[in-house]
Amino acid sequence: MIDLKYLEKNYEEATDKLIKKGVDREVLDKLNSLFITHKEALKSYEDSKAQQNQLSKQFGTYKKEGKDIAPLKQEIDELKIVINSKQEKAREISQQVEEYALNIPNFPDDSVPNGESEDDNVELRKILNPKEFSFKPKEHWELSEINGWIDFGRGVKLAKSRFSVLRGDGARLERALINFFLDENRAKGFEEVAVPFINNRDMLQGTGQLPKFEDDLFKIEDENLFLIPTAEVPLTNLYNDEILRADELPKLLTAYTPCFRKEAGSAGRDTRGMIRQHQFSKVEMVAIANPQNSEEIFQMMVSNASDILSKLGLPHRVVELCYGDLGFSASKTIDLEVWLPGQNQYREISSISTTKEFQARRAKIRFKDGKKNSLVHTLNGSALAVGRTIVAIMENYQNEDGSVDIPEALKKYM
RNA sequence: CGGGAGAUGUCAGAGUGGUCGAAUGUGCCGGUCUUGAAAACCGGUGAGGGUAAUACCUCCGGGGGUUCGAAUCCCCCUCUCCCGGCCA
Repeated sequence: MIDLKYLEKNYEEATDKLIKKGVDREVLDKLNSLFITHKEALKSYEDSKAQQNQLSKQFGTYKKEGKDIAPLKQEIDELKIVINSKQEKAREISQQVEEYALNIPNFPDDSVPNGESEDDNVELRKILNPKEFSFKPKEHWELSEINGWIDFGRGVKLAKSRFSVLRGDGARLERALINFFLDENRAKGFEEVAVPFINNRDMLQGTGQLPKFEDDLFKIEDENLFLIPTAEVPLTNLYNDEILRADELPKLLTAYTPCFRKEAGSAGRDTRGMIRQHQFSKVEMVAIANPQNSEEIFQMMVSNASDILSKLGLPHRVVELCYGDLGFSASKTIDLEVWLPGQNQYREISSISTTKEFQARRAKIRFKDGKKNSLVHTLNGSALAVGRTIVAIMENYQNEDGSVDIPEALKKYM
């Protein structure tokens, strides 16, 4: 959630940023005026309430002293009518404030480049050169028809479209990658965590998937539970509503989980192959950080993911997202895009974001900052998306006969 | 899923209608003492809002109710523990 006091005090600056991120000015006007109205309504309610508390105390004293309490009671009774209506009004406005506020995206960082879409993202650097093939490289789904690693048809039979089955060396490769990624992350200081793949509504709200993106989530019927769309949710919310000591920061966490996404709105995109599935494996990094050094940690997370790709010998590029392409919770995001020779293009394989205080405010994650309690910064990033890494390995390590070599770094894992 | 008990500050644990945001112990921070440490003693120490700082408001699992007044009484929900059933 954005800081509403900041919005109020720096209204022009704040709205400029959010409008560039696609928020309507009217919505912000409305939110800001609701916020101010709420403060006034609350103050008015609290003043009356203070008066009532005072009179109630008197009531006790009067009774003890045997004085006549009838007039006092009448006074309180009348006051209570006023209080009740004031309270209801304040509560009503407060709910509206919340409703609006929870649907406002994060402020982009000042360093984020301008631009409206994916096309305006800025390439920072390329790492490793794409290999020259002496034949026309195939796409991964063509290769899987030859080597049998991915069974798309039976995935659809078991569940529905956008589900698939890994078999034989394909399944072993997935397992090897998960272990490789977790080991790499652990070597960088991340604690390995195994988490529930189902989280409740409060947690999804804490990281920003709810209330706005409920349509993108698989919900458990008759329960207040959802399949997680990313391990960012359980890992970040591990510290939901907690106050950490400054000396335990940063918390560096990593977990393997399957991720479940409805992919509502992406009909027709990447329908063929394993690029966009309802269920996919991912190893995630999360950092709960002191704002003082969260930028450093952000860069560390980017290099970690990039290093892993390099160790696998996968050519990739580092791209900074522009205003328009930033996700809801992100203040700044860097994507890693891996080269897919079959598709002849770079495709996203990792996305590293800092949300600054945005998630911390929603999830109430604080730390003892000297005398006072301050919000932490939360960061998350994939290291890496497993399904897409399998695709990348298949396409980059393919031979003319459709067989696929295993990268050197993975040999000890399979 | 059935039967019973419970949910209070870091933790443990008092508090059953009024001055209780809450005894006591413990933990933590600071001080005295000490060459240093321990022990002992003294002081401080929950969260959110509000304010220049105070006042002030809210919070004793969550929601609603009774009452002038609720941690305390009533209702609903959630969760935890014990017993039984089912089960990896």
